[in-house]
Amino acid sequence: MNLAPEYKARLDKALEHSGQRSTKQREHIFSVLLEKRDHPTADEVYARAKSDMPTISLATVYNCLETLVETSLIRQVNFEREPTRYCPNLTQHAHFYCRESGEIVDIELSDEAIETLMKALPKGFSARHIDIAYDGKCNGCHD
Amino acid sequence: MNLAPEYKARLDKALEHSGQRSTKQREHIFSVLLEKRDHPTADEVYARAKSDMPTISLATVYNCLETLVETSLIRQVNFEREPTRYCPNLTQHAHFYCRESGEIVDIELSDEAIETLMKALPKGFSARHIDIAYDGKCNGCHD
DNA sequence: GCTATTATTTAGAATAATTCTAAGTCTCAT
DNA sequence: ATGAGACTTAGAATTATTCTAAATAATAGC
Repeated sequence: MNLAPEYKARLDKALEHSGQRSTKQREHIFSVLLEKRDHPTADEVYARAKSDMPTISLATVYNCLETLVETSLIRQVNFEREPTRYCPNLTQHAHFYCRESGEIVDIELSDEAIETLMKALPKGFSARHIDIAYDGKCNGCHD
Repeated sequence: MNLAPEYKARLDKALEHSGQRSTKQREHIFSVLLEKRDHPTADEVYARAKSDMPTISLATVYNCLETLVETSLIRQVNFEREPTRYCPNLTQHAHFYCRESGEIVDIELSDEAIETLMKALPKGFSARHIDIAYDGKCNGCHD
């Protein structure tokens, strides 16, 4: 429930930079995401947030998550039509979805890998972002 | 509206292989996707399908699309939380979403690019599929 | 520190894509 | 032809998310 000072500072700075206020709720949602980095859905974040802040509403969870995404403090992760998940890892990475355990694992990507993908683009195309989602079996789920 | 014989044969074979029947509706939905390869949503497929087959229902469009996906005759394409789109291009490719024009363009990927991504996986992970979505500006949308 | 202004939170209603249900229709093997 | 199972259909149901309007909280200026 406690947001480490470095993260609190990062949050405040990012919010101020975009002309938004730092609130108890935003702080708490950010801390929930940092505490257990397992790519929870909004509902899961809501459940976790409520244990320390029982009066928080689901709409607020959605609002806070949206604000955090807009200010680039967290990322959204989508798999097919499943509920959106949230991720505080801001490094260049892809996501691996294990069909067996349902776990989502961050896969760090080298600059070289991104380079290769950028080079695949036809002339005149410029990409702001590449979303990469693997699916298969993770190390814990093999025979 | 007419399904070229080679595609008709491919459809029939794939359906038979999975113990399903070849129907007018499935054939028609497949032909709609092949005719204009612009990654339509289910609603758009429905609108197009109705002009030649006015009695087809939206539920059937969803059912047929699902069947075609299951039998690997088409692919689903998802961007964030937007409606699912459908794509009859079965080659190894990624999708580029232009924020400006809203267009979705297929990006062919070399074996090398896929290789590089596969090598990024930690030991013990095996991927069945990699979904790659770029977003940015396409060639027609640059200054 | 107070107060006004503006942003944020809240509960519940609304939305939209998709799935489900149950009845009717078609297909195909016998 | 007939019956069993597969498919289609319309409309209801579901579900993640967004919207709405009122209540509350944060900040700037005094």
